[in-house]
Amino acid sequence: MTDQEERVNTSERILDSAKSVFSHRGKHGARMQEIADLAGVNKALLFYYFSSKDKLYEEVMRHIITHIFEDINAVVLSGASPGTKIATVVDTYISYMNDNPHVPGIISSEVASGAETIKKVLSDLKKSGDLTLPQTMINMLLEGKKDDLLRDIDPDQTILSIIGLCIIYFLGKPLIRDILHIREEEEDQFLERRMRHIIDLVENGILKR
Amino acid sequence: MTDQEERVNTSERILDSAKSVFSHRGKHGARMQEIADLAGVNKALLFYYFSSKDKLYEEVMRHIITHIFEDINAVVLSGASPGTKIATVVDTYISYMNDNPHVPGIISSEVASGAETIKKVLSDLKKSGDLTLPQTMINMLLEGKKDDLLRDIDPDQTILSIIGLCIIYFLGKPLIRDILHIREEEEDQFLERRMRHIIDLVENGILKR
DNA sequence: GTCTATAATGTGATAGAC
DNA sequence: GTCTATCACATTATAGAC
Repeated sequence: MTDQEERVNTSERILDSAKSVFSHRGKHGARMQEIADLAGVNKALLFYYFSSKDKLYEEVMRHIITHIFEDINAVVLSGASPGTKIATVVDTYISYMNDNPHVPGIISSEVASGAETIKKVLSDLKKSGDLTLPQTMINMLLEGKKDDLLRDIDPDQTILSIIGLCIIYFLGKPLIRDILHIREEEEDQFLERRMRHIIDLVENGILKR
Repeated sequence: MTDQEERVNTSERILDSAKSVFSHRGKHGARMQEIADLAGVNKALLFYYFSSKDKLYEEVMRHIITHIFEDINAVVLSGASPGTKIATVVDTYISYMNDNPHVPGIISSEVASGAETIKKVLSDLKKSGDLTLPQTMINMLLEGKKDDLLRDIDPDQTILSIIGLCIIYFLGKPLIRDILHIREEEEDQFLERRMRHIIDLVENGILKR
């Protein structure tokens, strides 16, 4: 109870638990009781800190998006070449998803049901002035084209493709494991192959040779 | 009430409505009342025909999967060349999703939450002997490699890539429209561009030149 | 800040008339 | 087969003690 190392911020423990539960059960399937249990606190505390289930969900979303944007933007705004940047974006994106296994699920179930919360979060971020990831990525790709390093492809399509190629593995993970008979211990190896394949595909399809 | 053209099979009307509601709200967010309203029938009838919400959901899943498998398998098992087949698979897949806008949502929210129902449906299909889409696709790609028409790429990766490249548009539709400012009337045009981009990417990254 | 107890509501499911 | 009425329960949310 008094041990600061264990106790940390109660609201943060709740937030972490919420990420996990929302991702496994979806927004509607998630139960406040389960989140409370996982955080080791009383259910009433969730309402004390976050007012409502909707607000808690929104806060979880805000955390996730802000974090991803920061990670990817650091790469996009670096001084590397377009080819290197693209490969590093793929690597960063996949590593992030792998380290935060709850993220793909929560994002996709959110997006599948209209993405209203994400839209709200994005609009809030825009108002606050930071972090316009889509635009920085588009700019990067446009510059690469101008410098004749990339094939003449619509940046929008390239971004969509990179996200699609990366996210499908995490999205489909349970099914993929089932269908392709991937064992627990082979998973890292499969992911490594997936990453190389994506980079290869992008280099053959997007970059000039 | 007696008009056969309007009335059709009640259970089918329920199933159609269920597809739509499950896709918009997810399995847990969906309400039996909303499904009944959309189908224009009394809520109790859903239980009369389908016993429970879980069973109804499973039946919806079974319909969707069987349908997709049939469509894609027809292409894969045709006599065309691997290159043509791949392009046609992309075309078929995208057209199907476009004609059945509820499908991407329901599939992805299902998969995001563990895909248990899909696994069950697949296992049932397997038992009944038909339709093993993943295997027929893998076979097609292995043959293409043997005949030296495709680059030396793991078929599993190719399949994942095709699905990822196609599904990301539908999955992210609400967000994409928002971020890229695509108007209602420009949507078909954007989808057309998306399809050409995917086929181009696949031809440059998978086929031998 | 954290807890117990309980209110308020929504929702899956069933019984039974027609 | 289809409807009305209702049960039984789960769940979000709040009141109030400590």
